[in-house]
Amino acid sequence: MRLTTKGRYAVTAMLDLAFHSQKNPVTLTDIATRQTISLSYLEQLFARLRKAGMVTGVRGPGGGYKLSRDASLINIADVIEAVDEQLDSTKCGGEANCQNNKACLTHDLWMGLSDQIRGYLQGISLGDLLEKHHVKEVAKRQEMDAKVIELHRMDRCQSLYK
Amino acid sequence: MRLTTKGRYAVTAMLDLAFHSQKNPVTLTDIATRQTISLSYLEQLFARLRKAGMVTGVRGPGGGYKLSRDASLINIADVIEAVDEQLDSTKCGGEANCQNNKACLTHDLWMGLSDQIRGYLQGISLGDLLEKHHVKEVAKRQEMDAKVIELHRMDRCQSLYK
DNA sequence: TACTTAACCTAGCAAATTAGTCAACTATCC
DNA sequence: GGATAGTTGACTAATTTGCTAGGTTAAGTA
Repeated sequence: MRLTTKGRYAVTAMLDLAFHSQKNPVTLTDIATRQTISLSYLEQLFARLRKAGMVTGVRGPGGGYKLSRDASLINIADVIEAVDEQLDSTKCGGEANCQNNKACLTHDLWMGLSDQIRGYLQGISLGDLLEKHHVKEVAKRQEMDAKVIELHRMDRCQSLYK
Repeated sequence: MRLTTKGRYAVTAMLDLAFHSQKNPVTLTDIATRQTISLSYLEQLFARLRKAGMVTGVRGPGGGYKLSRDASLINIADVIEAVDEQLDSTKCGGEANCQNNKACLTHDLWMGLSDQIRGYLQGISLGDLLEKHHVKEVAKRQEMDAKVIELHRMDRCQSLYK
Protein backbone atom coordinates (compact mmCIF):
# COMPACT_ATOMS: atom_id res chain seq x y z
CA MET A 1 0.00 0.00 0.00
CA ARG A 2 1.43 3.28 -1.08
CA LEU A 3 0.13 6.80 -0.78
CA THR A 4 1.47 9.22 -3.36
CA THR A 5 0.22 12.20 -5.32
CA LYS A 6 -0.79 9.82 -8.08
CA GLY A 7 -3.31 8.13 -5.82
CA ARG A 8 -4.44 11.50 -4.61
CA TYR A 9 -5.12 12.67 -8.13
CA ALA A 10 -7.10 9.52 -8.79
CA VAL A 11 -9.21 9.93 -5.67
CA THR A 12 -9.81 13.60 -6.41
CA ALA A 13 -10.87 12.84 -9.98
CA MET A 14 -13.12 9.99 -8.87
CA LEU A 15 -14.76 12.27 -6.33
CA ASP A 16 -15.38 14.86 -8.99
CA LEU A 17 -16.79 12.18 -11.25
CA ALA A 18 -19.02 10.77 -8.54
CA PHE A 19 -20.32 14.23 -7.78
CA HIS A 20 -21.06 15.30 -11.35
CA SER A 21 -22.14 12.10 -13.07
CA GLN A 22 -25.48 11.63 -11.37
CA LYS A 23 -27.28 11.82 -14.73
CA ASN A 24 -24.95 12.18 -17.70
CA PRO A 25 -21.41 10.98 -18.28
CA VAL A 26 -18.67 13.46 -17.47
CA THR A 27 -15.87 14.24 -19.89
CA LEU A 28 -12.31 14.12 -18.76
CA THR A 29 -11.90 17.62 -20.15
CA ASP A 30 -14.43 18.84 -17.58
CA ILE A 31 -12.67 17.09 -14.73
CA ALA A 32 -9.32 18.34 -15.97
CA THR A 33 -10.42 21.97 -15.93
CA ARG A 34 -12.31 21.72 -12.64
CA GLN A 35 -9.52 19.97 -10.80
CA THR A 36 -6.62 21.49 -12.73
CA ILE A 37 -5.16 18.13 -13.69
CA SER A 38 -3.73 17.71 -17.18
CA LEU A 39 -6.08 15.93 -19.57
CA SER A 40 -3.54 13.41 -20.83
CA TYR A 41 -2.54 12.48 -17.32
CA LEU A 42 -6.19 11.98 -16.43
CA GLU A 43 -6.58 9.75 -19.47
CA GLN A 44 -3.79 7.56 -18.22
CA LEU A 45 -5.27 7.34 -14.75
CA PHE A 46 -8.71 6.53 -16.13
CA ALA A 47 -7.30 3.86 -18.41
CA ARG A 48 -6.26 2.04 -15.23
CA LEU A 49 -9.50 2.78 -13.43
CA ARG A 50 -11.37 1.41 -16.41
CA LYS A 51 -9.30 -1.75 -16.46
CA ALA A 52 -10.05 -2.13 -12.76
CA GLY A 53 -13.74 -1.98 -13.64
CA MET A 54 -14.52 1.08 -11.56
CA VAL A 55 -15.55 3.40 -14.40
CA THR A 56 -17.02 2.92 -17.85
CA GLY A 57 -16.30 5.13 -20.83
CA VAL A 58 -19.01 6.31 -23.22
CA ARG A 59 -17.69 7.34 -26.60
CA GLY A 60 -18.96 9.91 -29.00
CA PRO A 61 -20.64 13.26 -28.46
CA GLY A 62 -22.36 13.53 -25.12
CA GLY A 63 -20.08 10.78 -23.93
CA GLY A 64 -17.61 10.74 -21.09
CA TYR A 65 -17.05 8.60 -18.04
CA LYS A 66 -19.37 7.38 -15.35
CA LEU A 67 -18.98 5.18 -12.31
CA SER A 68 -19.66 1.56 -13.12
CA ARG A 69 -21.27 1.05 -9.72
CA ASP A 70 -22.66 3.19 -6.94
CA ALA A 71 -20.29 5.58 -5.22
CA SER A 72 -21.01 3.85 -1.92
CA LEU A 73 -19.59 0.64 -3.38
CA ILE A 74 -16.24 2.11 -4.43
CA ASN A 75 -13.74 2.47 -1.66
CA ILE A 76 -10.63 4.60 -1.51
CA ALA A 77 -8.23 1.69 -1.26
CA ASP A 78 -9.52 0.29 -4.55
CA VAL A 79 -8.99 3.60 -6.33
CA ILE A 80 -5.46 4.01 -5.04
CA GLU A 81 -4.42 0.47 -5.79
CA ALA A 82 -5.91 0.66 -9.27
CA VAL A 83 -3.53 3.43 -10.27
CA ASP A 84 -0.54 2.72 -8.06
CA GLU A 85 0.56 -0.50 -9.73
CA GLN A 86 1.30 -2.10 -6.34
CA LEU A 87 4.51 -3.87 -7.16
CA ASP A 88 7.03 -3.93 -4.35
CA SER A 89 7.95 -7.55 -3.95
CA THR A 90 11.12 -6.25 -2.35
CA LYS A 91 13.82 -8.04 -0.47
CA CYS A 92 13.09 -11.44 0.89
CA GLY A 93 10.85 -12.30 -2.04
CA GLY A 94 13.67 -13.19 -4.36
CA GLU A 95 16.45 -15.00 -2.60
CA ALA A 96 16.28 -17.61 0.05
CA ASN A 97 17.20 -15.14 2.79
CA CYS A 98 13.74 -15.47 4.15
CA GLN A 99 14.36 -18.13 6.72
CA ASN A 100 13.07 -17.84 10.23
CA ASN A 101 15.25 -14.79 10.73
CA LYS A 102 14.43 -11.28 11.83
CA ALA A 103 14.36 -9.78 8.37
CA CYS A 104 11.36 -11.80 7.44
CA LEU A 105 9.63 -11.15 10.70
CA THR A 106 9.91 -7.39 10.57
CA HIS A 107 8.94 -7.55 6.96
CA ASP A 108 5.86 -9.48 7.95
CA LEU A 109 5.19 -6.83 10.52
CA TRP A 110 5.27 -4.09 7.95
CA MET A 111 3.03 -6.05 5.66
CA GLY A 112 0.60 -6.43 8.52
CA LEU A 113 0.65 -2.72 9.12
CA SER A 114 0.14 -2.08 5.46
CA ASP A 115 -2.82 -4.40 5.52
CA GLN A 116 -4.31 -2.43 8.37
CA ILE A 117 -4.01 0.81 6.45
CA ARG A 118 -5.56 -0.80 3.42
CA GLY A 119 -8.36 -2.11 5.57
CA TYR A 120 -8.94 1.33 6.94
CA LEU A 121 -9.16 2.88 3.49
CA GLN A 122 -11.38 0.06 2.32
CA GLY A 123 -13.83 1.17 4.96
CA ILE A 124 -14.23 4.59 3.34
CA SER A 125 -16.27 4.82 0.16
CA LEU A 126 -16.56 7.61 -2.37
CA GLY A 127 -20.12 7.91 -1.18
CA ASP A 128 -18.97 8.56 2.38
CA LEU A 129 -16.73 11.35 1.19
CA LEU A 130 -19.43 12.79 -1.01
CA GLU A 131 -21.70 13.23 1.95
CA LYS A 132 -19.08 15.22 3.77
CA HIS A 133 -18.43 17.04 0.52
CA HIS A 134 -22.05 18.03 0.31
CA VAL A 135 -22.17 19.22 3.88
CA LYS A 136 -19.12 21.34 3.33
CA GLU A 137 -20.46 22.79 0.12
CA VAL A 138 -23.62 23.88 1.81
CA ALA A 139 -21.56 25.52 4.49
CA LYS A 140 -19.53 27.37 1.91
CA ARG A 141 -22.65 28.51 0.05
CA GLN A 142 -23.76 30.14 3.26
CA GLU A 143 -20.48 31.96 3.43
CA MET A 144 -21.11 33.16 -0.10
CA ASP A 145 -24.31 34.80 1.05
CA ALA A 146 -22.14 36.94 3.22
CA LYS A 147 -21.23 38.86 0.08
CA VAL A 148 -17.63 37.80 -0.26
CA ILE A 149 -16.26 38.68 -3.65
CA GLU A 150 -15.99 35.37 -5.44
CA LEU A 151 -13.86 36.38 -8.36
CA HIS A 152 -11.08 37.58 -6.18
CA ARG A 153 -11.06 34.34 -4.29
CA MET A 154 -11.14 32.26 -7.47
CA ASP A 155 -8.21 34.13 -8.84
CA ARG A 156 -6.22 33.55 -5.72
CA CYS A 157 -7.11 29.91 -5.68
CA GLN A 158 -6.19 29.29 -9.29
CA SER A 159 -2.90 31.08 -9.01
CA LEU A 160 -2.08 28.91 -6.06
CA TYR A 161 -2.44 25.82 -8.19
CA LYS A 162 -0.01 26.91 -10.83
CA MET B 1 1.00 12.04 4.65
CA ARG B 2 2.77 9.81 2.19
CA LEU B 3 3.52 6.12 2.31
CA THR B 4 6.54 5.06 0.30
CA THR B 5 9.28 2.49 0.53
CA LYS B 6 11.39 5.12 2.25
CA GLY B 7 9.04 5.23 5.20
CA ARG B 8 8.86 1.48 5.22
CA TYR B 9 12.62 1.18 5.42
CA ALA B 10 12.62 3.62 8.31
CA VAL B 11 9.94 1.74 10.22
CA THR B 12 11.65 -1.59 9.57
CA ALA B 13 14.98 -0.23 10.77
CA MET B 14 13.42 1.35 13.85
CA LEU B 15 11.71 -1.93 14.67
CA ASP B 16 15.01 -3.72 14.40
CA LEU B 17 16.63 -1.08 16.57
CA ALA B 18 13.89 -1.24 19.17
CA PHE B 19 14.20 -4.99 19.29
CA HIS B 20 17.98 -5.21 19.60
CA SER B 21 18.93 -2.15 21.63
CA GLN B 22 17.50 -3.25 24.95
CA LYS B 23 20.95 -3.09 26.54
CA ASN B 24 23.66 -1.89 24.16
CA PRO B 25 23.54 0.51 21.22
CA VAL B 26 23.12 -1.12 17.83
CA THR B 27 25.34 -0.27 14.87
CA LEU B 28 23.84 0.61 11.55
CA THR B 29 26.02 -2.10 10.04
CA ASP B 30 24.14 -4.68 12.07
CA ILE B 31 20.77 -3.34 11.02
CA ALA B 32 21.92 -3.12 7.42
CA THR B 33 22.93 -6.78 7.29
CA ARG B 34 19.92 -8.03 9.23
CA GLN B 35 17.39 -6.08 7.20
CA THR B 36 19.30 -6.04 3.93
CA ILE B 37 19.19 -2.27 3.60
CA SER B 38 22.27 -0.48 2.28
CA LEU B 39 24.36 1.05 5.05
CA SER B 40 24.66 4.44 3.41
CA TYR B 41 20.96 4.66 2.85
CA LEU B 42 20.39 3.77 6.48
CA GLU B 43 22.79 6.53 7.47
CA GLN B 44 20.69 9.02 5.57
CA LEU B 45 17.52 7.81 7.19
CA PHE B 46 19.03 7.86 10.67
CA ALA B 47 20.41 11.36 10.16
CA ARG B 48 16.79 12.46 9.84
CA LEU B 49 15.59 10.29 12.69
CA ARG B 50 18.30 11.80 14.86
CA LYS B 51 17.30 15.34 13.93
CA ALA B 52 13.75 14.42 14.81
CA GLY B 53 15.02 13.38 18.25
CA MET B 54 13.87 9.78 18.01
CA VAL B 55 17.29 8.14 18.20
CA THR B 56 20.64 9.08 19.70
CA GLY B 57 23.99 8.15 18.23
CA VAL B 58 26.85 6.91 20.40
CA ARG B 59 30.26 7.38 18.84
CA GLY B 60 33.34 5.29 19.23
CA PRO B 61 33.82 1.57 19.79
CA GLY B 62 30.82 -0.15 21.26
CA GLY B 63 28.77 2.72 19.94
CA GLY B 64 25.78 2.71 17.69
CA TYR B 65 22.27 3.98 17.85
CA LYS B 66 19.60 3.62 20.48
CA LEU B 67 16.07 4.89 20.87
CA SER B 68 15.99 8.20 22.70
CA ARG B 69 12.76 7.22 24.43
CA ASP B 70 10.79 4.08 25.13
CA ALA B 71 9.49 2.14 22.11
CA SER B 72 5.96 2.61 23.39
CA LEU B 73 6.39 6.37 23.06
CA ILE B 74 7.42 6.36 19.41
CA ASN B 75 4.58 6.02 16.95
CA ILE B 76 4.70 4.98 13.32
CA ALA B 77 3.47 8.31 11.97
CA ASP B 78 6.41 10.09 13.62
CA VAL B 79 8.92 7.74 12.04
CA ILE B 80 7.43 8.08 8.58
CA GLU B 81 7.14 11.83 8.71
CA ALA B 82 10.67 12.15 10.03
CA VAL B 83 12.11 10.64 6.87
CA ASP B 84 9.52 11.56 4.28
CA GLU B 85 10.21 15.28 4.21
CA GLN B 86 6.50 16.01 3.94
CA LEU B 87 6.80 19.01 1.72
CA ASP B 88 3.81 19.54 -0.51
CA SER B 89 2.33 21.78 2.14
CA THR B 90 -0.44 21.74 -0.39
CA LYS B 91 -0.74 24.35 -3.01
CA CYS B 92 -3.64 26.22 -1.51
CA GLY B 93 -2.00 26.62 1.88
CA GLY B 94 -3.86 25.48 4.96
CA GLU B 95 -5.77 28.75 5.11
CA ALA B 96 -9.43 29.15 4.33
CA ASN B 97 -8.62 31.51 1.50
CA CYS B 98 -9.51 29.11 -1.25
CA GLN B 99 -13.21 28.58 -0.80
CA ASN B 100 -16.26 28.35 -3.06
CA ASN B 101 -14.30 26.37 -5.57
CA LYS B 102 -14.68 22.66 -6.14
CA ALA B 103 -10.99 22.05 -6.52
CA CYS B 104 -10.44 23.30 -3.04
CA LEU B 105 -13.31 21.30 -1.62
CA THR B 106 -11.97 17.99 -2.84
CA HIS B 107 -8.57 19.13 -1.77
CA ASP B 108 -9.87 19.66 1.73
CA LEU B 109 -11.42 16.24 1.58
CA TRP B 110 -8.15 14.63 0.69
CA MET B 111 -6.35 16.47 3.42
CA GLY B 112 -8.93 15.28 5.90
CA LEU B 113 -8.41 11.73 4.76
CA SER B 114 -4.69 12.16 5.04
CA ASP B 115 -5.13 13.44 8.57
CA GLN B 116 -7.17 10.41 9.45
CA ILE B 117 -4.46 8.08 8.22
CA ARG B 118 -1.90 10.02 10.16
CA GLY B 119 -4.08 9.81 13.25
CA TYR B 120 -4.40 6.10 12.76
CA LEU B 121 -0.67 5.57 12.49
CA GLN B 122 -0.09 7.84 15.46
CA GLY B 123 -2.07 5.37 17.50
CA ILE B 124 0.39 2.57 16.78
CA SER B 125 3.73 2.62 18.59
CA LEU B 126 6.89 0.67 17.93
CA GLY B 127 6.19 -1.01 21.24
CA ASP B 128 2.80 -2.21 19.99
CA LEU B 129 4.41 -3.77 16.94
CA LEU B 130 7.17 -5.32 19.01
CA GLU B 131 4.62 -7.13 21.11
CA LYS B 132 3.03 -8.62 18.04
CA HIS B 133 6.52 -9.35 16.79
CA HIS B 134 7.21 -11.33 19.93
CA VAL B 135 3.93 -13.16 19.74
CA LYS B 136 4.62 -14.12 16.17
CA GLU B 137 8.11 -15.26 16.93
CA VAL B 138 6.90 -17.48 19.70
CA ALA B 139 4.28 -18.86 17.37
CA LYS B 140 6.94 -19.69 14.82
CA ARG B 141 9.08 -21.35 17.45
CA GLN B 142 6.15 -23.54 18.31
CA GLU B 143 5.70 -24.41 14.70
CA MET B 144 9.33 -25.37 14.63
CA ASP B 145 8.82 -27.67 17.56
CA ALA B 146 5.96 -29.24 15.73
CA LYS B 147 8.46 -30.15 13.05
CA VAL B 148 6.87 -28.19 10.31
CA ILE B 149 9.09 -28.27 7.29
CA GLU B 150 10.81 -24.96 7.03
CA LEU B 151 10.86 -24.94 3.28
CA HIS B 152 7.12 -24.83 3.25
CA ARG B 153 7.21 -21.67 5.34
CA MET B 154 9.72 -20.12 3.04
CA ASP B 155 7.41 -20.81 0.16
CA ARG B 156 4.53 -19.22 1.95
CA CYS B 157 6.57 -16.20 2.80
CA GLN B 158 7.72 -15.79 -0.72
CA SER B 159 4.30 -16.17 -2.22
CA LEU B 160 3.08 -13.42 0.05
CA TYR B 161 5.45 -11.02 -1.60
CA LYS B 162 4.62 -11.79 -5.15
C1' DT C 1 -21.77 10.46 -45.98
C1' DA C 2 -19.16 13.77 -43.78
C1' DC C 3 -18.26 15.98 -39.62
C1' DT C 4 -17.66 16.32 -34.83
C1' DT C 5 -16.97 14.69 -30.37
C1' DA C 6 -14.59 12.34 -26.97
C1' DA C 7 -12.75 8.02 -25.49
C1' DC C 8 -8.68 5.40 -26.26
C1' DC C 9 -3.84 4.52 -27.37
C1' DT C 10 1.31 5.24 -27.99
C1' DA C 11 5.70 7.32 -27.49
C1' DG C 12 8.55 10.27 -25.33
C1' DC C 13 10.49 13.62 -22.03
C1' DA C 14 11.96 16.70 -18.11
C1' DA C 15 11.93 16.82 -13.37
C1' DA C 16 11.78 14.60 -9.17
C1' DT C 17 12.54 10.76 -6.21
C1' DT C 18 14.69 6.43 -4.85
C1' DA C 19 18.29 3.85 -3.58
C1' DG C 20 22.57 3.66 -3.54
C1' DT C 21 28.19 4.41 -3.74
C1' DC C 22 32.45 6.65 -2.45
C1' DA C 23 35.39 9.27 0.10
C1' DA C 24 36.71 12.25 3.54
C1' DC C 25 36.10 13.54 7.92
C1' DT C 26 35.62 13.38 13.50
C1' DA C 27 35.13 11.33 17.99
C1' DT C 28 36.13 7.59 21.16
C1' DC C 29 38.42 3.80 23.29
C1' DC C 30 42.32 0.53 23.99
C1' DG D 1 48.79 6.01 17.82
C1' DG D 2 45.70 2.99 15.68
C1' DA D 3 41.44 0.71 15.23
C1' DT D 4 36.62 1.31 15.65
C1' DA D 5 32.47 3.74 14.69
C1' DG D 6 29.54 7.68 13.69
C1' DT D 7 28.98 12.12 10.48
C1' DT D 8 28.86 14.49 6.43
C1' DG D 9 28.68 15.56 1.68
C1' DA D 10 29.05 14.99 -3.11
C1' DC D 11 27.89 12.19 -6.78
C1' DT D 12 25.16 8.64 -9.64
C1' DA D 13 22.13 5.29 -11.87
C1' DA D 14 17.59 3.74 -12.19
C1' DT D 15 12.93 4.48 -11.70
C1' DT D 16 8.69 7.09 -11.20
C1' DT D 17 5.94 11.14 -11.81
C1' DG D 18 3.56 14.42 -14.11
C1' DC D 19 2.87 15.96 -18.37
C1' DT D 20 2.90 16.84 -23.76
C1' DA D 21 2.05 15.64 -28.47
C1' DG D 22 0.30 13.02 -31.58
C1' DG D 23 -2.61 9.57 -33.46
C1' DT D 24 -6.80 6.04 -33.87
C1' DT D 25 -11.45 4.43 -33.03
C1' DA D 26 -16.28 4.56 -31.89
C1' DA D 27 -20.54 6.99 -31.69
C1' DG D 28 -23.60 10.47 -32.29
C1' DT D 29 -25.53 14.58 -35.68
C1' DA D 30 -26.11 17.56 -39.77
